[in-house]
Amino acid sequence: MTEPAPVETEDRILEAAHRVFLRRGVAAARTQEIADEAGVNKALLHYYFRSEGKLADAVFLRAAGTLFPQLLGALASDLPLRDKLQAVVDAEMSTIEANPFLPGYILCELRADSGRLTSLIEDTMPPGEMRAALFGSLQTQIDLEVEAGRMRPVSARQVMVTLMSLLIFPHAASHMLEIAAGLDAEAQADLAEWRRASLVDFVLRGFSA
Amino acid sequence: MTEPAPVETEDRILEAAHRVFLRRGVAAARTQEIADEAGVNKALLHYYFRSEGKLADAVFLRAAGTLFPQLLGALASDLPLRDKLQAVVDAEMSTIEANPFLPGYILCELRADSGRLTSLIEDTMPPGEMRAALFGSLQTQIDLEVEAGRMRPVSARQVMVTLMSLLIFPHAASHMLEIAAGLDAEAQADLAEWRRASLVDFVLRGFSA
DNA sequence: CTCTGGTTTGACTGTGTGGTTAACACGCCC
DNA sequence: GGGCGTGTTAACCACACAGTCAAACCAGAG
Repeated sequence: MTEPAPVETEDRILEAAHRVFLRRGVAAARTQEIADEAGVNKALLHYYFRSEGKLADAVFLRAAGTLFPQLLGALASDLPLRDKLQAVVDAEMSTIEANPFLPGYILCELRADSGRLTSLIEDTMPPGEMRAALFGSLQTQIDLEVEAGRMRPVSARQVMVTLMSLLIFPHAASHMLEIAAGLDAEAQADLAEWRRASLVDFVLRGFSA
Repeated sequence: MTEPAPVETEDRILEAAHRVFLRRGVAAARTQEIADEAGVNKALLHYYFRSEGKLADAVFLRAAGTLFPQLLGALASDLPLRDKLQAVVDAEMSTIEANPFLPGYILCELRADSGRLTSLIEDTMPPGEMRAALFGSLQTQIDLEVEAGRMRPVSARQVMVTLMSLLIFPHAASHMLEIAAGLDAEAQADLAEWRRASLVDFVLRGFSA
């Protein structure tokens, strides 16, 4: 009835799995590598999590559970339009900074998925109605700007997709951009800094009337 | 010394592999599935391509070989700034339309890659100097606008990254967007249409002085 | 000191899968 | 018709890998 390091061990495995899955992708990850990275025997993975799949699910949930809620939280804040969008940018960028591989991981896992992860993720997210309400409130703010003649008519979803594209893609595709556009790490950091400071302005200007 | 259907078969395999790799990802693809999809025996894959890895390389090269050159071609066109960017948009969108999975595939494969694909891709691309020249010429055009007070100072790379983000991400992350923002296929098609018609304007407005 | 129950491990197993091989099919040329 | 080279196949092999199991470990309780 002792617990020398049970929770600790479980967490070590989770974090090791997190790192391995994020850098290799689930399909290419090997349980042995995860065990090595956690400094434990391979059998322990099955002791704590029943199978590799369940472990992958746990990791994915933990990852998605930090990404989406933070984003929706920013969206739920009771702020004027510009500040709200800036909150979204800040939330996303701090998440990325803490976990650079995460967006690319979620993107890639979700890409080839055929519904399994989809239902998983639904559980950790606020219900659909709430998400709809968030978009609705954003839409109201936008519509006010439109009526005031400061913005052209545009859907809240489009604004969010635009924002997400510009926030996530440059990270997820950093390797690709390095090849195609010759962007080295320094140049990418510069762009990231620009995004933090000026992205909201850029987008609002783009949608301005 | 006969060739009943040699080239034809090789192409069938390539195309089958293309489809399977694109929808599953290389790591999760099984040779048997490729063989089935091509309607041939599994051993034939090894007859025409030495190994699964080589086959994956061939597929990747074919895929990347249609994506990047078309893009750089548009960039190389001798057009005024706005039209050149529109040419980039058109090139990218027609590629995507013909092969919706392609950007996501390249993105995800390149993400976990540790240099192997990088060197592969270098071979099918115009040499670095030429790419630099393309960006240089774009930069010149931008600088002219800046001097004329119509644009704020911005690097050609940043403009291209912005454009690529908004072109590729919504497709690559379509599944994710469907979950997070409730974007169904129709809404995504609407956004795609908007991109074709208005993306260049949007970006130029965003970077306007 | 021993019993007990959760924890950890080395050694094992079954199987899915990439790759090989030996035989076969078939057209072509002498 | 009989070699001959290319294309194609079924059967097979080796192995990497997820998953299992019984034994060992270790701490606290009695």
